[in-house]
Amino acid sequence: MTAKNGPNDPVEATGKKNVEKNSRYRMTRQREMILEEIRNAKAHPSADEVYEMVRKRLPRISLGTVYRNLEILSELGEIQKLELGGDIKRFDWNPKKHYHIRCLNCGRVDNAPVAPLKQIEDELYGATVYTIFGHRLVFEGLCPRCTREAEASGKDLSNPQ
Amino acid sequence: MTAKNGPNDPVEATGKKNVEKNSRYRMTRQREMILEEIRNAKAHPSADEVYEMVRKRLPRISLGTVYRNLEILSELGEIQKLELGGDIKRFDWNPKKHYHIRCLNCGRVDNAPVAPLKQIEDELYGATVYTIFGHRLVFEGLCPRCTREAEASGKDLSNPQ
DNA sequence: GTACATGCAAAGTCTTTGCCGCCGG
DNA sequence: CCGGCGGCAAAGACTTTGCATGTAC
Repeated sequence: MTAKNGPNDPVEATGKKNVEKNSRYRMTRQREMILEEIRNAKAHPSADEVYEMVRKRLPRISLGTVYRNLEILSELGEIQKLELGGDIKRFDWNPKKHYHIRCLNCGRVDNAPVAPLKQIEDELYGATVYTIFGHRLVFEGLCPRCTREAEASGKDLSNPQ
Repeated sequence: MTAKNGPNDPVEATGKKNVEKNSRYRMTRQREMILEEIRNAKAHPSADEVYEMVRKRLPRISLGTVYRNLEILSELGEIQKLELGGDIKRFDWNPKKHYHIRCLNCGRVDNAPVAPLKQIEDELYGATVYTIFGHRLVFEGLCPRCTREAEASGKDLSNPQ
């Protein structure tokens, strides 16, 4: 067992629709449905949630196909793969960089309406030996539902320090 | 399969050594060695890396014990559990909040010498339905070693968009 | 002495992959 | 036509857990 962490997929965000036109990829029914369902989703679904959504329209689709297509669609820049901590990856119909907020209790993810930190990476110039590509800002807290539950149960899930 | 994301452990950073004194936990030899190895580590080791380090001194320790103790030690506020994306958790001898930088190629993690964003969470007041506990800022790039390799191989791992 | 802890192995969760027949362009 | 695709199931990577025994206090 060695530390393993494949590179995140460098995403080429062309902004164009139908990137597939210029690629070696085909637009299959499965791929199309997956993309459609993600774009219709209000939330940031996990692979399994996408699977469940698409399954209602294509009952015979397999989870493997969903994973493969989510990977491909994020390579194509049609969607964005999110690795925000927690155990699962989530997917965002919006391939543009933006910040997120994650519920520490249920894992729900929403967008964080915070302006991009444009200068923040400058602070690292000369202060790090890394080549910087970007940054990710994730807020952590409780979603409204879990906030209500926490209040009801009297449990304190707050995070001192 | 349901979206599952246990809460991050609210870390009580007392700064005191020997928090164990006041807790129900015992200081076993395994626990002690694990803590010691993490504190001596220059990097931010994964559970498996901690296992390998400790194994040199306690050859019969099991990986399960390492996982259990890393969990407990971070509950105690002696160390910090990091979930920075990628597939694995890493551990930081420093339980205080600070920012990190992660190599997209090999998964290595180092501290990011960037001043804490004190006001950033204020931007979310009234703009989100979440109860905010904190935030995490992770820079992404290539560590020096992987930078060198990328340059040597001519591969472009940069991240457009 | 009594909980809590360990070692070991099995199980769990999420994700990836090999194989082979199928189908989009 | 043919090379990418999908379905299926098995394998993989990382982490957690059940159980019987051991040990810190």
